Amino acid sequence: MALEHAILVSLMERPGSGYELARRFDRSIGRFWTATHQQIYRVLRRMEADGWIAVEQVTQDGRPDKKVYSPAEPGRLALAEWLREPVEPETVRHELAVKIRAAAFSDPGALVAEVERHRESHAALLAHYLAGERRDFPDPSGLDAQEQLQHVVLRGGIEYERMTLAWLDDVLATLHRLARTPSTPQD
Amino acid sequence: MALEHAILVSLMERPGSGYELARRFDRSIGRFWTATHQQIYRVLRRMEADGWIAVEQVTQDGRPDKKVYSPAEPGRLALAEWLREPVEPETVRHELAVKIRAAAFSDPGALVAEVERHRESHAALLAHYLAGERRDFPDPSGLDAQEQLQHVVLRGGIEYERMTLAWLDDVLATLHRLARTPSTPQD
DNA sequence: TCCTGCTATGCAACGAGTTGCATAGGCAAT
DNA sequence: ATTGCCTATGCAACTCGTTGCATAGCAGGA
Repeated sequence: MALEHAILVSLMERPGSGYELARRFDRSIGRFWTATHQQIYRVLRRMEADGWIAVEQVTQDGRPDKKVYSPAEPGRLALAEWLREPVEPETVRHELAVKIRAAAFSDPGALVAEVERHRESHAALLAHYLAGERRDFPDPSGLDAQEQLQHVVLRGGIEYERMTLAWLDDVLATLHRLARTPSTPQD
Repeated sequence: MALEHAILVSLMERPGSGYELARRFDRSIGRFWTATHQQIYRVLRRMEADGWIAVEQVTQDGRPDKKVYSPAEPGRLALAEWLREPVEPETVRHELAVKIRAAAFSDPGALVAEVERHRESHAALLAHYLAGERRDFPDPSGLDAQEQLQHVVLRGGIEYERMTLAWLDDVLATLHRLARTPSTPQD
């Protein structure tokens, strides 16, 4: 399990409340680690009970009070220790790939619209990443360690989206080819 | 949930037992949809209860008997219906990316060995994919619909591994750069 | 001979993750 | 005035997924 660690990293980058963490997980971090607010609140309570993080009740006016969490020493140690452990194998769940293989037993043309929708959202995400890169890393020299590491993760996201776009074009070409020559209609 | 559907696709491509499915999920299908034998057995029982698949008890000698499952008509219908539904957003869990950002708060050099290990396993997987492509799709013309779709999914895997390898090299270069100039030691 | 490993299926318990709902004040628009 | 959205936290119930263990016959090697 590594949701604890993902939360810790986020809190190391900047302390925040459960609600704020949930929004971060919807945005930047959520691109490579998803979590709902329910999970986050539950794990925060456990982490606090374990002494990994410290809470500060912050009263606000005009909006509900919040609990701002920040990493405590045991949490930093746990993070450093986790870093030294081997990365667990990724559990991949690529639904679109399953559907593409499934299309062989149905109408391949029925997938075209879905793949195009997918393509658009990946194109939008790529544009979002590139805008973020221009905004946050305009000058790649003169970055500190934290920024350089954030940048290399962002570059991974960018390359992933580029590769995915090219592949989705390949998928669309294949589907169109099959739609033109419906060689083996279903029994 | 789509494990049912992933299993259905696999059974459409070829009927098989729970054990055989588990091995397929460890190999080809498991590259984009993981599942343990426990999950598979449980889901198979549910699918049979729902009438999606049919069972045939096969007695063997020299080895335990097995139950061979094959798709039934309601299963085919469910698959066709599922194909028409929009793909759910992927839940990404990219532990290595979290660790790379975490390295900012510890020793970036400690990650080098881990990233190299990762790199090797991706290189091995790429080689495996390429060998599979040469073996199964030596002549890309003259493939039927099912083979063309399997091929385009395989090409996706190949491109993913190539992109990942290039990115991991980028990560390694970044880590080495940081190790040479440990600019901001931790407070 | 014993130990390991493969085929084949399954139970039980646990932990992770999702979904629906509840509360509650403030703000903006209709 | 009411409706709906945002901030902020949380409970309860459920499903999904993992881990450890059990059974049981056969094959192969130390």
